Amino acid sequence: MRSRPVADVRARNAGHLRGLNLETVLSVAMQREGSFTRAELIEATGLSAPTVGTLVSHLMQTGIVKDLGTGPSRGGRRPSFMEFNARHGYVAGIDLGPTRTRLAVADLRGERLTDRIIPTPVRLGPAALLSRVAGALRALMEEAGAPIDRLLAVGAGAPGAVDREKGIVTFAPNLHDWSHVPMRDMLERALGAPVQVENDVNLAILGEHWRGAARGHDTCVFIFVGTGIGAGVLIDGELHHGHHFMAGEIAVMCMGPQFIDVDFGERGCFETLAGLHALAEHWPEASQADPAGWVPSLFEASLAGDRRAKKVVDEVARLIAIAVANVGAVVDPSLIVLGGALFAQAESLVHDVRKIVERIRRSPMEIVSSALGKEAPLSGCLLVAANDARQRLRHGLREARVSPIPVAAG
Amino acid sequence: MRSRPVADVRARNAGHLRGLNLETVLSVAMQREGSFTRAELIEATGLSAPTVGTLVSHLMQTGIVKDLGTGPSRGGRRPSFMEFNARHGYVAGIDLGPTRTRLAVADLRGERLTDRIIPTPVRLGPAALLSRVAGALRALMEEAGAPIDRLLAVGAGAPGAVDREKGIVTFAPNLHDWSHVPMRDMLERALGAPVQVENDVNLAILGEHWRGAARGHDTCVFIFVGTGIGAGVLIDGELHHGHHFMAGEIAVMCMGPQFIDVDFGERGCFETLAGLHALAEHWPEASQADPAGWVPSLFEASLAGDRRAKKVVDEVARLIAIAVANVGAVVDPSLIVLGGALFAQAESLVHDVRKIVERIRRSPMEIVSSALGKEAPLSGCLLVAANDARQRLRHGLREARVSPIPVAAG
DNA sequence: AACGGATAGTTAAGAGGCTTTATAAAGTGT
DNA sequence: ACACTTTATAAAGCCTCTTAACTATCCGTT
Repeated sequence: MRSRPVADVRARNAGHLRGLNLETVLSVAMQREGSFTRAELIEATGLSAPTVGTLVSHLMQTGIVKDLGTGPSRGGRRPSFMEFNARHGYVAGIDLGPTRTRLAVADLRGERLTDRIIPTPVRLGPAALLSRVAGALRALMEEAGAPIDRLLAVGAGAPGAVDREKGIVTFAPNLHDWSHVPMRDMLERALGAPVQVENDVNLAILGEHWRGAARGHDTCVFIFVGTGIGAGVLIDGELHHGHHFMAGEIAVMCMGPQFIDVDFGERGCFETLAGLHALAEHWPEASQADPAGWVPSLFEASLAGDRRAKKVVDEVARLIAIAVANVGAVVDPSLIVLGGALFAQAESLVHDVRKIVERIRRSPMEIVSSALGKEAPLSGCLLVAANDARQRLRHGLREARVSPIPVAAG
Repeated sequence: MRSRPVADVRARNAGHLRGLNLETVLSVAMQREGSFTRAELIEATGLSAPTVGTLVSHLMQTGIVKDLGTGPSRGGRRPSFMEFNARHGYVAGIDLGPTRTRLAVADLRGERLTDRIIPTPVRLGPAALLSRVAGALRALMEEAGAPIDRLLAVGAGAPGAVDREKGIVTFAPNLHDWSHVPMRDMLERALGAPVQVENDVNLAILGEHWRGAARGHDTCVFIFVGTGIGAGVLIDGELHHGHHFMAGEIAVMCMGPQFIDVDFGERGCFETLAGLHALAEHWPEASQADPAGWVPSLFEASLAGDRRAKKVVDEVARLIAIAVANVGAVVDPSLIVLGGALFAQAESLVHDVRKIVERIRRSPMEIVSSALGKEAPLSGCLLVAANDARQRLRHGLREARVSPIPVAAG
């Protein structure tokens, strides 16, 4: 089900060498925050001065690197500054949620130019829905002054099982009639740009790792608890998908031997025990609709000493703590991030979970609350898109080196 | 705690190019089972005929590739056959067990020349113990006709927590007085060859993946149940260690909310509930010593209808099934291999576990019994050693393109 | 104000490695 | 015998990299 990427990026001859060194220089250029000089590239890449010179002039011809003119001297000849042209192209993120869909447009570094939240057009079928969303994104790009033909990559998230190789949303219980929807192809046709589809919790951990609570934690896990429950697993800085793209499907975790006999699929798994629906059942004041309405009251009642509320809260904290501890035991991350509607509405819960996990096992991993909240998957979308765009740019440089001086078309 | 390997294997100049192409040719040569010709290398590498010619002559000078003379014609000039010289060096495996230690000597392909089982000298301290084991390995190599100065790499396994970066056995509960033992350094001094230390369950899944039940399953998990309980996790063909080298520490998994309050560390975790000690407590006929004595009788009694035995067996099967299902949910492997003393003594158990897992969750992963049994970690040792040796050879070619024949240090 | 020294970048010359083309060796098949 | 195939080596040419020399500025000191 998974093809091994035997992508041999090794150079074989002088031509490949050139392509790789172009990539190397471009990589360094993209990593730099601001402007830089040839001398700095020489230092960073280890290449010789003349080589860097020709590589840079090549990159400037394509427009990926912008000349900024000379700067102030540092004791000798004035350096010629340049910078990575982050506006050489644009990327977009689409976080498709059950009720709201978040859109954003960013430059090649992933810096947002603009974003927007629109109601998910739930009454439409998948094709029409995605077409509508794509239309909204086109409008947003126009407003941001980002020409659509400069859209180089899109990252899209869906709340369900995703086969990211085929770009298909296999199943999304919270989206009406979504089963085997070829989301990537549909969006690519509507937008004319390559799209990567990914599960929303996976995107959340990518987002938190990039710009949120998990910065610097290359092996970490996001555990999402809301109506649904799921986890995103990052290993050595890369998402772990699993053989059937079902890694992190902790909704179906079994929470104890006592749950095996009693009609398991319905009542015994993690999601049916600790998801918002389960809580609502045990808390009469829960109007099924918006958890922001009743979840805080449940936790306040518990803190105030309400027996019934306390029991519900204690039980859910325990269940989550068991999941956290057990995922931690298997994966051994340096950090676990907790997020989702439940944690968003109940600040004390993270603390409770942390305390119980410590009782279960003197655990070396940190446990923190999501820093980006509902924005996390969208950030992940932009990261995925920016990485994809940059990879395509680099790869393009390598391929298009057939003629000695590939002049920028035009 | 983990250094990212930013190993830039990219060529920068012509010299590096040569090194990489040498590696490429050698890689293909090592993968071939038997003999091959220059023409086949041209086909496999994509390099031109003259280049392959010079690379091959270089490899023959070092002795890594052996000339076999010309073969029969296939309609044209007779090809000149050659083969990878698997005896250019040797590797060894050391599986240090609580009572027995397995040793093996193999060629660079990992094919065993000889092996031996010796009693682990448990009365000695770590240093003396390892010295004794190293002595036994030296003797074994001599018998096999493998000169010790040709030992290029060693893979060693220990039953406990291992910091493989530092080569230290952090803690091994089943080895007397083993805590923070610098096993790698000790063995390297005693053997004069580079040693890789790894946890034994991790080695087991490597072994099963290489030559056992997990062949072809690049993402899979070994779950070991004996006196201790542990798991080895393979992701995309590579071991997953976790941030603190504690991935797969499923001994401490919490098996249900009811176990949190009752003195957890002692009685509520997976190992204390389902390890052999736990079983022995519930089965009076268990003489604490050898599980081969009483475990089969327990399972026979259960099958025969003994209520008490059945209850014990059912409970342990359930607990293991929960662990299997939950590890499966987090990692999403294509296969889970079950092994260890418990499964070795009770063939029906794998079947029982499989049935319960299917009841918990219609799971897409296979569940099978270990094919290599107690030999699995030793196979893993040889794989680790062979890979290390081959990598060193390739790397050596790249670096030491100065002296033609790099003789192993004496 | 002039000069030495430092920094940044370019041009020129040289070396290494790969590829294409040509050549040689050794068969097979008609 | 002759044409053609397969395999391997030799010669010539091309590309890219590097070192060395050179240009372009600027700073600080005398």
